[in-house]
Amino acid sequence: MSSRIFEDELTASTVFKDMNVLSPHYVPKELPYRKNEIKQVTKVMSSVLLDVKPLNIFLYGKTGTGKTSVVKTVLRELELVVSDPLRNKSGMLSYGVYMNCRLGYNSKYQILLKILEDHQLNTDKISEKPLKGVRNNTLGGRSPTELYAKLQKVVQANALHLIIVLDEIDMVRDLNDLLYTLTRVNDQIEPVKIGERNRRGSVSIIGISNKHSFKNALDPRTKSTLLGEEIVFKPYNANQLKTILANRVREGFKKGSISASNIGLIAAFAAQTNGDARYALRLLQKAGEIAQSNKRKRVKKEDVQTAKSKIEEDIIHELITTLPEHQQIVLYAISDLVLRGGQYRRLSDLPGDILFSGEVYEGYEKVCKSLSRNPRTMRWFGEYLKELEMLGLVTLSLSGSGVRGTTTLIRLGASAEEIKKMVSISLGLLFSEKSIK
DNA sequence: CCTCCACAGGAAGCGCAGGAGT
DNA sequence: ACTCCTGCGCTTCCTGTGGAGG
Repeated sequence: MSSRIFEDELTASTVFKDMNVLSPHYVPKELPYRKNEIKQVTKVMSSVLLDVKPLNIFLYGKTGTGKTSVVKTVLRELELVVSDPLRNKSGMLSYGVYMNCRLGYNSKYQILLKILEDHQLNTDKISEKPLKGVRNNTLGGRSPTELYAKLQKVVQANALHLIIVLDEIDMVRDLNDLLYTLTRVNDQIEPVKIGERNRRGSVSIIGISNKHSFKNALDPRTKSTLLGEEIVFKPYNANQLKTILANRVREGFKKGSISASNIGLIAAFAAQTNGDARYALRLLQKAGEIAQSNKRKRVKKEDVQTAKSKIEEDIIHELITTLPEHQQIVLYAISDLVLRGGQYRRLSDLPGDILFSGEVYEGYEKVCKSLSRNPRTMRWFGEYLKELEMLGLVTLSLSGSGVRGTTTLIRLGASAEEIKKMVSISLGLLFSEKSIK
């Protein structure tokens, strides 16, 4: 092997120009079809320039509808304005901290720490000096009360307008506590004299969630102190997705490597799955990769189709391997029973792939036994089934007439062979087929 | 019609782990 | 380092539901 493997790799790209553009974290300069949302957020945030605390904002919408990108765009713009002495004549100071609560920032403590640490790294963009009260000592091993006091001090001493973006806010465990704490900072901040004027800092929250229901979990006391703007993001339709994709193709693909009709096909596929732009981009990238691995310069229609099934497989695979063990066992039992057509079919006119919860539970118990695990009770088994349904791995329906009592009928959401194979690998099944009777 | 069956699913409680307060 | 607190995963117990079968 020569030492040119890296060079070879770089020149090997037949379709891509810039892969970064296709990453889900990339925020393009222009966000098509989100002008209104950007405007709404900007309007609220602009009060920073008048030295007034912005209202809290909550953004809802399914995944891949542009919530995070909109917030990042506005914050980026705000930062530009604030750091430019010509546009920010009175020298207001604001700073946005972004964090995704699912990635480790899921408790009050972690979030406070992140806010302060983020700050420590940053300096006052106007005077190029560190912010007051930041660099006194390190933050490790502090109690939450200390962190809180420090946060309050930093915000107050610099008359700072702090904007905290909590993405996937529903993942925070002690959310009530956190929100209460953060909003309370505002009541305790005293004005400070900067220049010839009295100024007062503030803390605002931008919450992002894909569950509209998460608000119900808040206790009414925090809810009332929180009230602010609420913006709902609608899914993109196929046409809008097409434009979004076309923009990315222009930046990320080599010229002429994918046709408009294939972009349209990807958009149509993505529109079927909730209008998720992230999914659309993933499809686009995968289709490009397939074309590239076949050493072709153009993406073909079949590439898009194989990309789609590959991604669906990937999604199911990831879903299954991250499932708790007992849910995997339940899935195994279901797929196994489907393949052998049920244990004791009590109804002849039902399709063979429909199972009763009773027989599945028995199958589940057997698999547990052969894996030497303690089976969960039936009560909990029912909850497992519901979770599997949420993930789209099974579909459930209640039995109607023809069946004794009220039972759940279970059907697999994908091919039984495939699911059984994936679960077996994931569980590391060592027992032989015969050992389960 | 009554009873039994085959479950669903609510309520309460239990043990554990990890985080917070001291 | 220590206890206390809280959330979570789970079990136990129980009531409800609606067709099957005598």
